[in-house]
Amino acid sequence: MTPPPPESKPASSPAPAPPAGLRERKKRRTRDALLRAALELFTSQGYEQTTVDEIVDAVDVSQRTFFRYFANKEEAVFAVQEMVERQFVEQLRARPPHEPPLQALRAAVLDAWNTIGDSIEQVVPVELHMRTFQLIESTPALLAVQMRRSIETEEEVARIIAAREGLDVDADPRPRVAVAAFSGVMRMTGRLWGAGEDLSVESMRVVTAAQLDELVPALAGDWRAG
Amino acid sequence: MTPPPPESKPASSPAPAPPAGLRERKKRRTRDALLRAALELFTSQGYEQTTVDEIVDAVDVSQRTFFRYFANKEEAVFAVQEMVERQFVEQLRARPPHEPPLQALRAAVLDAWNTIGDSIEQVVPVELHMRTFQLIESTPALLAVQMRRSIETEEEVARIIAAREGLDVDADPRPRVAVAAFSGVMRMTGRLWGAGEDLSVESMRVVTAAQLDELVPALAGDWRAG
DNA sequence: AGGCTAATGACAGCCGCTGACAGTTGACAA
DNA sequence: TTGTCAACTGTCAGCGGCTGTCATTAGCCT
Repeated sequence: MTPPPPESKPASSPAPAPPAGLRERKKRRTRDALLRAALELFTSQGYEQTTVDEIVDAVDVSQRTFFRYFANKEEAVFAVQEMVERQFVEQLRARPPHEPPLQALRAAVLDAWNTIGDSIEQVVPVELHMRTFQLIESTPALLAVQMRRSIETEEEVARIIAAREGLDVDADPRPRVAVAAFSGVMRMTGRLWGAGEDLSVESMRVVTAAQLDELVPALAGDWRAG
Repeated sequence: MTPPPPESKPASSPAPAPPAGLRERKKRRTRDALLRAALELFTSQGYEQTTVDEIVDAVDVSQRTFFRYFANKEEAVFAVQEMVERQFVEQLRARPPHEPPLQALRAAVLDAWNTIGDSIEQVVPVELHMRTFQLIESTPALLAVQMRRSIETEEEVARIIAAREGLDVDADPRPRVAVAAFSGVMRMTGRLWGAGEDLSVESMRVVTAAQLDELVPALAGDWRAG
């Protein structure tokens, strides 16, 4: 639907390789500095309370430069998030094709959470990313964007699932429905985790697994029968 | 989590009763006029392409007045949407308590779509509301807000379901999980409907019913076994 | 009629964001 | 090395969403 312009992102690997030229390296440094400064300010004093001017002052570039790296204030918040999502999609594509849909989805998320740590650290401290995640959950404007992003991923995931099963997404409703239900639980899980105490990655994995285990039972006709 | 301030909304009935004094009636008229003008402009020339100044010029009030009735530009878009959501929640509360959770949810949505027509018409033409729905689905910024609103409703609905079953939402994960899965499918359904041709209310009901019927089958372990 | 108060208008100003233009600095070839 | 080109950046001006403030208007009540 809305693919990013080809030159704006590497679009290949979750952790972009270190670029060759001096110019490219300089760009990366500026971008990373802006990113870190932004996330640090956002998480410490709030998203809306932080002006773009504060961010650029911390990095000592012009406001215009900020908007050349990030289309808007929000985009800075979700730069890392996007890496994680791509990681998930890749993991899903790598699942053995004989797995049932739900099992593949579940395994892909949990695997993704296992391996992203390293990729993230190359850009910002993982702990900062976790605080950012919490910031998103507690800031309505950011939560809204998060939701929209997640439904954009949904369509892509639905197509992957359909392909695995040899189905047409437009002919058979099950791929989209399954992914929609799965995504609903994922979003709810993020909310629960963000509201909780333990902000570790392991905690995230535990909560995720626990909620997913309840998906099928929760849809059973009569809960009291079980 | 974030209840609106008591005086900002009637918060009682989906279709607020006609107020007594001349002052109140005048306020209602101004608000409705702003609402209609806004939706009309939004749906005809796009949300971002419409400035608040254009809206207030059409109604001949000051810009400041617009922002006294609506906290921001978005809120005008979702004023009617909110009526519909409240209607759904009320329908759900009215379901017989012996119904299984999913069945109650399904019946509540379909009933809501049956009865809202009249309530809406008191404020704006139903056809305009339907176009607005489509506008939301095709405008990223609005879709984002829509998503956030829907997860705010989710928690309330989960508590209703839990109460029906005599459960504690924090102790038993199934209410939240079931509602999350259900909501995921609902959102996806709205997206499908908005992308389709038939913008009628009946079409909405048909699509909704069809997608919900697929929820349980879609989560079955092996689709090929069926 | 006249005082009280809610609703409105007018104005100034902040902040996010964009277009245009000019200056600077790496890249690359002669 | 040097000159040219293209990319990156800073500066400035300006729009649109949104808010605070204060004076003005207009329904309400005695």
